[in-house]
Amino acid sequence: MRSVAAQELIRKGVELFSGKGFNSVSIREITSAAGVSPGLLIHHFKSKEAFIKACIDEVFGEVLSFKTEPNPLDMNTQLNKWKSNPEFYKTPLKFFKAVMSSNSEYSKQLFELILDGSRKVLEDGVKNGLVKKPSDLEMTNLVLAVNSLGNILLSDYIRDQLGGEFTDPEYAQGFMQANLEIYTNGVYAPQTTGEK
Amino acid sequence: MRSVAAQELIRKGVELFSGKGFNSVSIREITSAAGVSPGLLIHHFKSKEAFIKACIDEVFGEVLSFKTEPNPLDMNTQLNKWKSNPEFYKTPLKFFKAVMSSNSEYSKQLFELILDGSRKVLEDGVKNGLVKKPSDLEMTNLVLAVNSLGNILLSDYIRDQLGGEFTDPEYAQGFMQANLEIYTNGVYAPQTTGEK
DNA sequence: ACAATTACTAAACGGGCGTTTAGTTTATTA
DNA sequence: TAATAAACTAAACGCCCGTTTAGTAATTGT
Repeated sequence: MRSVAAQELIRKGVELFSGKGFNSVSIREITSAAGVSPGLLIHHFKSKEAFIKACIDEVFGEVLSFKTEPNPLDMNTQLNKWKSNPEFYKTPLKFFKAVMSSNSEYSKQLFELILDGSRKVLEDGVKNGLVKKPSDLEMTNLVLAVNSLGNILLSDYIRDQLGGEFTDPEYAQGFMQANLEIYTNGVYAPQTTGEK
Repeated sequence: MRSVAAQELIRKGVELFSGKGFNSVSIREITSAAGVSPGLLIHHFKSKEAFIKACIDEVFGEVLSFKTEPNPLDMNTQLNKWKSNPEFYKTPLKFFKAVMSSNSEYSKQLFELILDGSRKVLEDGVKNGLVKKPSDLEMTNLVLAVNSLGNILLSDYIRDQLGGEFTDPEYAQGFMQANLEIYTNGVYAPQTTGEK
């Protein structure tokens, strides 16, 4: 059973890590935000690294939906979810970004999880006839997963371009639309000439 | 005119920054790799931050081609370039990643540059008839640029999946092919039903 | 050639870091 | 309620960081 202070530490840790990444947030920063001493964090979690792991466990236990979230084929579903509760996705999304940028063992596991979730959606899509059967499903899955993860990792740049958070449907709609258009029609015009 | 030692410092700096990012490489690490004292780096470049800027200037002066490089529509051109000299692109590509992950003023400028380059290619493509006219060119450009940048930022994960560097055509071919297929045909099957 | 500038080093400074230690307060349990 | 354990703090430790200082070697200009 985790003490109240320990829970608060994790809460603050996730919040601060989400903003600046793991390396740029010190133990002292977290503990003073939580109103406790640095030693207490070590007392509860042994080390900073173990504390980070505890934060990751906490978040990905809470929002398990993340495993399928970033799939581009889910974009409309995603949009509706954001519409219903845009606040909810902000911090986890940034925390996710922090994890994927950290090059830890966790980020690799997380990437595998995303590939699995993405693959499932893709396979279902093919069965349902909503998705064209790709000539190489695994590679196509990889490309799609990487593309949608890219959206998250580059969300700061996207926000600058859109003029507002891309988790906010008001600003994201055009972006989503363009994405959908590409995934529906492609970008290359039908070839009238051969390879050369 | 830059001294030999100063040039070597930049060379080593770019190399080390490319591997671990700006924050994780210390001045002492760079100077001892170059066989000089820490003070010398400060003497030549005033501060670490200014040194980082000098490294960025150096790289993006050298490989100016980067401005258009990451566009997905250029993938075949890219593939051919890598074929002819795969080594050349490895360090700059990783350095580029380091810059884009650094959230500095430079990374924003760089993103704008990429958007500009990407837009040009896209517009030319539309004129040439190689690319479908998108309903919102600016948004489509943003999506395409983000997708291809995602490939770079996530290159470590992609490499794990491919079993080898994705700058190496032997391993990258399947990935490129899947990308091409998506951009040519889309992933969604032609709709036989309406919106609902 | 000699003066002035530049290249460079060794050592130390101050500060922040993660962590340890030693001790105190608070809660649990028997 | 006394004994034991858990929660918690204040202070300090050792380390690495970017940077400064003070001085020496090498280069340049006249």
